[in-house]
Amino acid sequence: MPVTLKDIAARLNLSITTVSRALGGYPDVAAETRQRVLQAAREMGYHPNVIAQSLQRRRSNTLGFVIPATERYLSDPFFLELLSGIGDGAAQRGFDLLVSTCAPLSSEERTVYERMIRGKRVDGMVVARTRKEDERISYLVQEGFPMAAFGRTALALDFPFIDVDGEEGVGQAMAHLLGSGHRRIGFISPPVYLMFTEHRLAGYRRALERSGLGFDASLVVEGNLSQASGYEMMGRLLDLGDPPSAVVCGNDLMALGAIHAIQERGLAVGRDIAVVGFDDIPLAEHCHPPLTTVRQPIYEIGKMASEMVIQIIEGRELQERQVILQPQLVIRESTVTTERG
Amino acid sequence: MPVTLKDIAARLNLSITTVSRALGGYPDVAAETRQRVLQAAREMGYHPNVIAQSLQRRRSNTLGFVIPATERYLSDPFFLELLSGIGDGAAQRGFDLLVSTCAPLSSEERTVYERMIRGKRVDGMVVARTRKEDERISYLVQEGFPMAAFGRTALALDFPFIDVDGEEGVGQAMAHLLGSGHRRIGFISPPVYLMFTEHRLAGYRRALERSGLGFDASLVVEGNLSQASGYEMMGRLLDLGDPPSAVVCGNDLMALGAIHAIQERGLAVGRDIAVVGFDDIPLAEHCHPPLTTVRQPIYEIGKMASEMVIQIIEGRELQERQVILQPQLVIRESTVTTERG
DNA sequence: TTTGACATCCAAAAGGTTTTGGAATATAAT
DNA sequence: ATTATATTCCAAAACCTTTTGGATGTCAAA
Repeated sequence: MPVTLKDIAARLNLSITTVSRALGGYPDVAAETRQRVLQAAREMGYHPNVIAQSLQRRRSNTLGFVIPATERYLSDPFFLELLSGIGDGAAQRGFDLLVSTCAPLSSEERTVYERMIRGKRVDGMVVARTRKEDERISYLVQEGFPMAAFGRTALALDFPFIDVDGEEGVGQAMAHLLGSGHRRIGFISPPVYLMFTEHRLAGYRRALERSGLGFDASLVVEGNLSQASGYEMMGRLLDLGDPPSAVVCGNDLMALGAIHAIQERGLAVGRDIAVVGFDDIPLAEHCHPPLTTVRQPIYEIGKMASEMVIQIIEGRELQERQVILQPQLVIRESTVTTERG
Repeated sequence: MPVTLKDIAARLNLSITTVSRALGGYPDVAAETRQRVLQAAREMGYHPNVIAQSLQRRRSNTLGFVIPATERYLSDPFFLELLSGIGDGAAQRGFDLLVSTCAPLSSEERTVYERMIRGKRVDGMVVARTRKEDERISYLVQEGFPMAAFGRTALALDFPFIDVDGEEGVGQAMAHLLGSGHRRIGFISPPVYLMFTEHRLAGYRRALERSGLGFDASLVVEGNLSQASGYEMMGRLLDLGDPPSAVVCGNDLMALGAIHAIQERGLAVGRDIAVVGFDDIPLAEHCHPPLTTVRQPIYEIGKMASEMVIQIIEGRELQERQVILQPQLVIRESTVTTERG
C-alpha cells in the first residue's frame, strides 16, 4: 500500500537509483528529472521508510533513554523536564527518542540496555542519575557505545558527562542557613549509592567543619528521593531530643515531604524550621511556603546531553567532553522568618 | 563487527535459513542442530538486528507517544505517570516506546505524527489529552492506524479509548462541598478546547442546577493546567467582591497553585476556602494541607491504552473498545475545617 | 577523427532478517 | 520394489533503501 521508490521509478520510467538520488539532492541528476521526481513523490504521497534507511545507513537516528523508575508511580517532575530536554535536543538534530523505564539496580536493567544497543535500535544513550559504581556506564564505555551522562561516577572511566557542582550548591545553601544563625542543621540525604549524594553530602560536611560546628551523624538521615520518604525522614529528625532548626534535603521532592511533616506537627516552615531543597522543580515555587532550593537547569542539561551524544555519533569532536555547571541558590520563604508559618 | 546470522551459519556450515529457523523455534530443524546453533549464538554473542527484523516483518514492535508539552519546562507529573504506564504495558508485550514532545495545536504536530507513522517507525499510537476537535485522532482514524486514546472527543468518530467519567468525578466533589455547606463554589477550568473540560464543567454545572443554586459564570475562570495559572486564576476569584468559599480545580497542579494564592493572602485552605483538585498525583497527598481530589488511575490507564493498541496491531478483537472508568473522590484536609490553616 | 571531459543515468550489491517453496534423504507402508 | 510420509535442510526472494562503479551519450578540444 505505501508508496516506495520503486513505485515512483515505475511511474516515471526511471531507475530506483535515480529516484533515490533525485530525492537525496545528488548533483548527478538532471534538473528537469529532479523536478519530475519531486512532483511525483508529492503527488503519490511518498514518505521514505525510515526502517529501511536505518538498515542501509547502519544508523537508526534514535537516542535511547531509560528512566530509572524507583516506584511504579513515578512522579518526579525532574525526569519529565529532563526527558523533554533530551527529546527536544534530539529532535532538533533529526533524532528520535526511545524511552524505557526500569528500576535502578534491578537485574533487568542490563537486559534493557542490551536490547537497545545490541539490537541496533539506538545510536547512542543518555544516562541519568549516575551511581558511584555505575554498571550502565561501565558497560557503555566498554562497548565503546556513544553516550553522555547527567552526573559523574566513582569509577576511573573517562566518559562524557554534564554535572552540576552539588558540593558547591549545598555549600551555598549551608552558607545561607549559617548566615541566618542556624547552628543545628539536618541533612536528608539521597540514597548513598548515587554519586551526587557524595557531592551534596560533602558540601554539607565541609560547611559544618569550616564553620567549626563539626559533623554530627545523628542529623543525617537517608531517604529515597520521594516525597513520602522526605516526610518520614523529617519525622525522625523532629523526634530527636534536640531537633535541628534547619534541614537541607537531597532534592525538592523530599523537601516537599519534609515541609508536610513539619506543618503537620503545627510548626511553621521558615519561622520554626528552615527547609532547603535541590533541583528547583516548578512546584518549588508554588508550594507553601515557596521553597528555597538549589537550582539546576535540568531541561538545558538534557538538551546538552543529547547534543553531546549526537556529536559523538556523528564523529565530530567534542569541544567540552566533561562539563560541570555551577548551580545557583534560589532563596524563597522556606528559609526566611515571616509572620505566617 | 556485530555477529549476524550469516556468521553463525558460516561457522556451523549451515544455511542462514536454518540458523534463523533454529533460533526462531521452528519444528523443521533437528534437535541436535538447534542445540549447536543455540550454543554458537550464545558463544558468539549474537543479538538479532531489530531493524532488519522490523523491515522484513513490516512491524517495528514500537508504539509512539507524543507528549503535549504546553510549556518548555513541562512539569505535570501526570504525564510521567501516564508515560510509565504506557511504557510498562508496551514492554510487557515486547514493544518499545518512541516518545516525542510537541506543543498541542501547533503546526508541527501533524508533521511529528506523520513522521512516526508514514516512516513506519511505529505500529501504533497512544494519544492523550484529547481535544473536542482532535485533528490527531481524525488523522489516525482516517489512516486506519492502530491507536488508543486517553479521553473522548466531540467528533463523530468511532475509535478505541479509555476515559474517566469527569462529570461524575466533579459531581462527587460538588456533592461533598455542597454537603459541607458551601454555597458559592468557583471553578478553575482547564482550557476549553480540551474535551475533558466539557465533562468536568458539566459536572459542576449540573450539581449547581440540581441543588437549585444556579450557574454563575463569574465564578468560572479558565487556566492552562499549570500551577502558575492556578495561582493567577485563584487570585482573580479572590479579588471578586463576593469571593467563593470553595473552588473546584480542573487538575491538581492548578489546585496547588490555587492553594498557594490563598495562603499568600493569609487565608487558611480548608477553614476559609475549600479546594478540590483532579487527578490525585502523588504530590496531592503531600502538600499542605493535603488535597482533596478526584482520583483517576493514570498509570493503569496508560497501561490499558498500550495494551489496547497492541491488541489492535496484532489483529485480535478488542473485548472493550471504549472504556469509561468511574473516578473516586479522595477527601483530605483541603476541604475540611481544621484548627491550622 | 580521435580523445577527453562532462552530464546523466542505471544495474547490482549491500544491509540482516524472515519466509516460501522446494530438494534431499531416510523411514515406513504397500 | 515402489510409493507415500516424515524429517531436515536450503536457495532465493522479499522487505526498502543507499551507494558503488560503471555505462551511455553529447560536446568541445586536439
